[in-house]
Amino acid sequence: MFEKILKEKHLKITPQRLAILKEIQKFGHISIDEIYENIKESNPSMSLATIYKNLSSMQEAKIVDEVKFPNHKQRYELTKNPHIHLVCEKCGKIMDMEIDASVENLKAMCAKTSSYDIKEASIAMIGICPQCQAVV
Amino acid sequence: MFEKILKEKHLKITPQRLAILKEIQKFGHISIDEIYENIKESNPSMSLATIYKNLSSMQEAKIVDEVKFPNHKQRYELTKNPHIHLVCEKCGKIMDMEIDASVENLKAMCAKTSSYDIKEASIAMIGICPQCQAVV
DNA sequence: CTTCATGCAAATAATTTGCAGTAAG
DNA sequence: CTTACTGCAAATTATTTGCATGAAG
Repeated sequence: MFEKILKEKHLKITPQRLAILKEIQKFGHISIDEIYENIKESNPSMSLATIYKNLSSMQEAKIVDEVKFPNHKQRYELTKNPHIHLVCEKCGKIMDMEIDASVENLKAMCAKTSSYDIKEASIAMIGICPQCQAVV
Repeated sequence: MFEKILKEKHLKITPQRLAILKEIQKFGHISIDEIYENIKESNPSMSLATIYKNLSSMQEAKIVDEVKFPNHKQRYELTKNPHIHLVCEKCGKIMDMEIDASVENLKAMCAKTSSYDIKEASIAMIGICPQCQAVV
């Protein structure tokens, strides 16, 4: 329920925000221009500036997150529990994968070796998805 | 020896390329405008367009790599063996850390669970470096 | 010599800002 | 009512391109 989330963060509930969040949810990982193009159909007056402003305020409020890694354009996703991104080099698809103990081990190992106080891990695995492997 | 690397990749050895590579090496992880600003001092005629063009050709040739993760602007580094980035949220410093078996385990686990054919892992640990922890 | 790289200016794309009008609480 | 949000246009910043000249192999 996006209304509830926005209210908790003291952001006003506007049709624009709801539309943006719905779009992000629908695609999982989506770029700014995809949001814009998709929303324009149902909501032709929606302005790009509004999308930019809302993405930054909602990012600040930890409702949405940036997704970026080498060689890919920036996308957005709804904030969720920490997870790994699986990225297909062929079709560009991005999947989420739940984190298990091996990530905690890795964080602990890094913290120990480096003396960094590690808050979070940003992990992407880049490869070929099962569907694209099938296509020869 | 950057000359050797460029030659291997059939890229001409120019003072501009050498300057860019030297700058990246010096800083480890550096943004485009930092490269530009730093080089301008010794080489005032160096143009931004040249930096852009060279970064893409050298990225294509796998001499340099993009470094990006959430909430940080894009940087470049020299291509090296796979490694983890340790990022300090306070001072912005980025350190490299060698990869050990736990990363291989993680990759194997992800591959198995997802059926992706995983080629590489992009991993960043975000936290506070020892120096910034010391500052209260 | 031949090919590729440079630097400049112009073109394009991406993001941010200011502000008047409007909608949400 | 008050505050925050929207949409527009303009401003700023980032990136790309075309082309004439110059340097590298």
